[in-house]
This record gives sequence, C-alpha cells and structure tokens, in this order.
Amino acid sequence: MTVDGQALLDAFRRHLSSHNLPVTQQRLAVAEAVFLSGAHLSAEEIAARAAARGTAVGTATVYRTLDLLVKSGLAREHDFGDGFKRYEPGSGKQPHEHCICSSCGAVTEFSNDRLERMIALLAEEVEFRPHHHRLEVYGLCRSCQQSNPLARAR
Amino acid sequence: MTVDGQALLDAFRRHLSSHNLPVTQQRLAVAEAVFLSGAHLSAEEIAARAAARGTAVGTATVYRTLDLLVKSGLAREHDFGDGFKRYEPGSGKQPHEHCICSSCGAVTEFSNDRLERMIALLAEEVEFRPHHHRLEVYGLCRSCQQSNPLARAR
DNA sequence: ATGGGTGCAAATCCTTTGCACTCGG
DNA sequence: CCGAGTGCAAAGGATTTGCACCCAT
Repeated sequence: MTVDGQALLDAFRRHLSSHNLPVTQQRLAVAEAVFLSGAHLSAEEIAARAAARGTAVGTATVYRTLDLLVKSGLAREHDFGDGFKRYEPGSGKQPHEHCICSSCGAVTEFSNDRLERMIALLAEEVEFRPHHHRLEVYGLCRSCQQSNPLARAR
Repeated sequence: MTVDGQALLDAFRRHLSSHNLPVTQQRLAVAEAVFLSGAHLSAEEIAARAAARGTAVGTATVYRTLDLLVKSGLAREHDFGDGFKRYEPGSGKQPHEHCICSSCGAVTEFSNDRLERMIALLAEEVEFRPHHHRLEVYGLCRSCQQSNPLARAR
C-alpha cells in the first residue's frame, strides 16, 4: 500500500476510535480498497477489491462504510452520470476537477486556484453563497484522441 | 405561454415533422410543460403539469419524449444529485452554469465567457480534448442566506 | 456482556422495456 | 390503412432498510 494510502487508513482508524465506533475488518477492507486505488471506483468495484484481498464484505456494509468515509472527509463521492456513484481517496489532496473520457471512461484530473476563485466569485455575483462545487469536463482523453484521431467527443 | 416557449414548441413541431415523427398530443403536452417553466423540473413534475393542463401522459411516454427533446437540442438534462434528472428548456440560451441551494433547492444561473474559456484551456493543458462540461455550485441562495443568516451552506 | 456492526433479502426509487392497442399522416 | 406511438405493468439497476445474529471493546 502506498504511503498515502497507509496514512489515510491510519486516519480512518483514528476517526473510528475517536468516535467510539468499532474498527471492524470490513470497514478496514472497504477503506483499504478505496485508498489503494487512485482511481474512481464504484461501490461494486470496491466490494470486489475488498473480496479479492481476502475480506468479503456485504453490499449494505460497503455502502454504510463508504458513507462513513465520505462523512469523515477521507473519501470523496462523485457522480459522473453513469447511473452510479464513484469514490476516490479524499483528504490531503487539494480540490480538483475531473475530465471524463466519453469514449473509454478514463478520468484525468486537474486543479487551478484561479479557476476556483473565479467560480466562487461568479456565484457571489448572482448573490449566491458558494460552499462547494463540482465541475466535470467531458471529451476525449489523450489516448482516445490518438486511437481515434477523427473522432468527435460525445 | 411565453414567446420563447411558443418558439420552442414550434421548433419541436418542425423537428418532429422533418424527421417524419408523428406530432402527438402527448409529445406536445410534455414539451409544453418543459418549455412553459423556466424551472428545472423532474420527469414526475413534468407529467403532473401536462396532466394539470388537460393531457395525462403515461410515465414511459414522458421519458421517451424527454429523450427526444434532449436529443433534438430543445431541452437540457441535468442531474443535481437528488437521485433523479431534471429538465429545462434548452436551445437559444447560451451555455450557463447552475447554483443549487443546499437548503431549499432553488436554482440560480449564471454564465461567463472567460470561465468557459478557462475551463476548456485547463482541460487542454492535461491533454484532454474537451467537448462539454457541467459545473454546479452548491451553497445558499439569496433568500436562504437571509432567513438563516448564520447558517453554513451544506 | 452488550451495543453497534454485519449480512441477507426484501424494499425503494427512478427509469426502461415488452407488448397489445390506438392514432396520426 | 399501418407503422410508429402510447399506456400499463413488469423489469432493471443502484442504493437503502429491517432484522436476527455476531464481534469489537
């Protein structure tokens, strides 16, 4: 497991302890599956990875644990419009945006302070008090541009 | 019906005719419900409004017609994370972004060319070929800020 | 020991689909 | 007339929930 992953897992243990919540095998297995992968996994994929690493976890528990992770700030939840949610390790990373490839589904990330500030400012201009936002760019990732030079992004 | 709404409805009639698709009561009723409201309605609300105006439309037909509207570019589909899709009249308006009130659900819109350009540029910087994007800002709308001066947006 | 956690299956919610019937062109 | 459109109800897929049993603390 990566250093980052390990750090997040420890943070999760601490979060559980400090909230008097039992540290169970299942919770750790789900958290590990999320933290291990830099990817944006579905609940189903997370369950599969936990099982592959030796701890089968019931669907309900997967969802309940993902909730815990999101609420504790250790994971982030996304909806890229596939009809299901995706999760990525959360804390420590600066806020960032996602580019989703319409052809292969790959996710590329970027972040930019000026963009964040501009978004907040524009919201305030219409008398809205911004708290957070989500920005998703759809198009073609690098490799899909190459394999389909003429393809138009959907 | 507003001038805009009427224009869109005519455009829809033309779209149907030119594609050799029957212009049915149901299709017009659904389209009218979407075009009449500047709001961002759910499929259920759209069905209710069509029924209220005298033409009850089956759920399946509502969805099928909304698909038609979206594909023809006359309506836009949104997912604000409520677990269902929302629809708004589409064509004619410039691309715009949405601020969704975490307290009351109200939607405020804004648009800004520089923002659009910056988003495209930032995506290109990570070698992504952008096609379209969606940006949603969550926070408190004007009236919820006033009624809850101390509230923190969720 | 003991209260919360867990798994299973049933339940929900939105949306889609199969099919016999109806209607617009 | 006739093929596409419609409504109903059943199917689907992701997520949630009820409940008896199990395990961290």
